[in-house]
Amino acid sequence: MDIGFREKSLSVGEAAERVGLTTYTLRWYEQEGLVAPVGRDSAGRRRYTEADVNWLFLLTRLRRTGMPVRDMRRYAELARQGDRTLGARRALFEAHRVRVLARMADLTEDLKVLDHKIEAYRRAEEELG
Amino acid sequence: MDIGFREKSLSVGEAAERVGLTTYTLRWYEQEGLVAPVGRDSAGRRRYTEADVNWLFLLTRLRRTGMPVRDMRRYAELARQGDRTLGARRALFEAHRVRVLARMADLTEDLKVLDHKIEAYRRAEEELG
DNA sequence: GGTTGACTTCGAGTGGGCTCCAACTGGAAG
DNA sequence: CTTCCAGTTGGAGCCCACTCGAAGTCAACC
Repeated sequence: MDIGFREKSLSVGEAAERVGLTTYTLRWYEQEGLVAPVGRDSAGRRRYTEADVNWLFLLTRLRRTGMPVRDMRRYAELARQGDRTLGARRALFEAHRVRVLARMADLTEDLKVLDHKIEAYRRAEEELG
Repeated sequence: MDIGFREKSLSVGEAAERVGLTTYTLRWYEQEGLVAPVGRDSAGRRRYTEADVNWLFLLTRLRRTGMPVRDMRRYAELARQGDRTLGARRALFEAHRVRVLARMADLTEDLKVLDHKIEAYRRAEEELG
């Protein structure tokens, strides 16, 4: 798993910085199977390749859309099984896409409530001088 | 605090049903100060008025937009202090509104990533027969 | 060659938001 | 009158997603 000095790769700290997670979280994600075991240098320190960083980036987007870690793990497991799981992975994303759209619809509705409230407060403030 | 039998009011179970929370959560919200102490009947059981239910409904919208319980409590405290906090409450909502808009923008971006992924999987599946 | 600082592992701790249990009470139906 | 059910309380427990502490290793710099 030693990936050699000529590959341009990042330490855990650099990778964390790059994807906007902490080093704690990066190690935890690996431990939880959200990330395949990362390559190490001769001293046993993690070296993140560009592919690793891209994968992490994708995870942050999934996470931000509210996908539970459990599902991200499932997705990672599928990805590790290669091309034969392409359909399953697409299905997983399509299902998630529907949930994200539903959440956006909810937010749109909730925003209306918020706006009505703000307007009501504005009117009330006006009335009380 | 006994609100009398002629008011049309709901038990904790009915109120929970109505607003889509559990009875546990309703009592917990009250305990946490998200809801002012609810009226009781002669047997000490909570009776939720329409105003209580409306308030709870608003809380569920705030919650669904990701407002932390801490902020909802702050809002509830302001509301209990009457008209002189109207401005503060409006400010709180306006600040929250900005966060909701930001979240929606994030979701829109993340949805693009998701769609690109789905498209990439579709193409890959096609290529592999 | 000593200090610094980023890394390593393992396991424990935290914060948020509920969720549930045990023991009890009181009103209503049969 | 008994059984049932929905309530009551206080406190414990749970799940999630990190977050951190302790103890140790190693490479780089002065």
